[in-house]
Amino acid sequence: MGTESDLPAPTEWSGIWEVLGCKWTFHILRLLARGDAQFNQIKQKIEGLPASTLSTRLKSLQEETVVVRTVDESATPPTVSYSLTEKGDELAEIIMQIEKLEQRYS
Amino acid sequence: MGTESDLPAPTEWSGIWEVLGCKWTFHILRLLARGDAQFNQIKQKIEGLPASTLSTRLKSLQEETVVVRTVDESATPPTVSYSLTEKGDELAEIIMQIEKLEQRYS
DNA sequence: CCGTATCCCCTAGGATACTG
DNA sequence: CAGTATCCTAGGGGATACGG
Repeated sequence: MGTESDLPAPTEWSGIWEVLGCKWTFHILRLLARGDAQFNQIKQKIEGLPASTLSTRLKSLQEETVVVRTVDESATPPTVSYSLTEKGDELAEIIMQIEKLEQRYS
Repeated sequence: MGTESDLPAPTEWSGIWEVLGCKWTFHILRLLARGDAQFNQIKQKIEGLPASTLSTRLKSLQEETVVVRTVDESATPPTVSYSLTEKGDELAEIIMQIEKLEQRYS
């Protein structure tokens, strides 16, 4: 059928998917999509999410440039907050589509 | 900010995400999006994918009504093939958006 | 308050072998 | 061809404790 050979290099099990597949990522992204938040804010709002997991997840998301960590030095004490990048915003919107898809078919 | 309380019931770590997060799911969906395929077709086209994994993955995808298994009895011998449902089609398209997103930002 | 280090367990999934 | 059964191990992630 001619379409056989051009399966375009499967993007591997690429970075973003690796994180997306992890537990809690989805929830974290949903939360951040509603505005920036601090570490413990996130932790408290997502029941069952251990700090250690949040920590590693946030790190992965930063590596994928989906999330940025911002320190506000002007505050006393300085505050740390996390928010979505532009890429992260777009990703969150796509993810919401999947959620809606599920609802539509349930 | 008033938006705090209405985080709409996180959809749990819901079914479709559980499968999407699994290794190989993404590749399988991509492949099926190009038309239906038989078990060994899929297996052969996706390098490294073990039959056992494909088996379980296909089962999960059917449970999520993303994939249908069809037996063509009229053929000799009867052939089995897998294809995307309508829901599966839509899902595949959403997934492609993520792929494009990555490419755009890489 | 904002995290990281550590330990330990459990399961996803790879290899292999086998059946209808 | 179309799968399933079994076994094994690597690592994800939960609990807990600790550091800046």
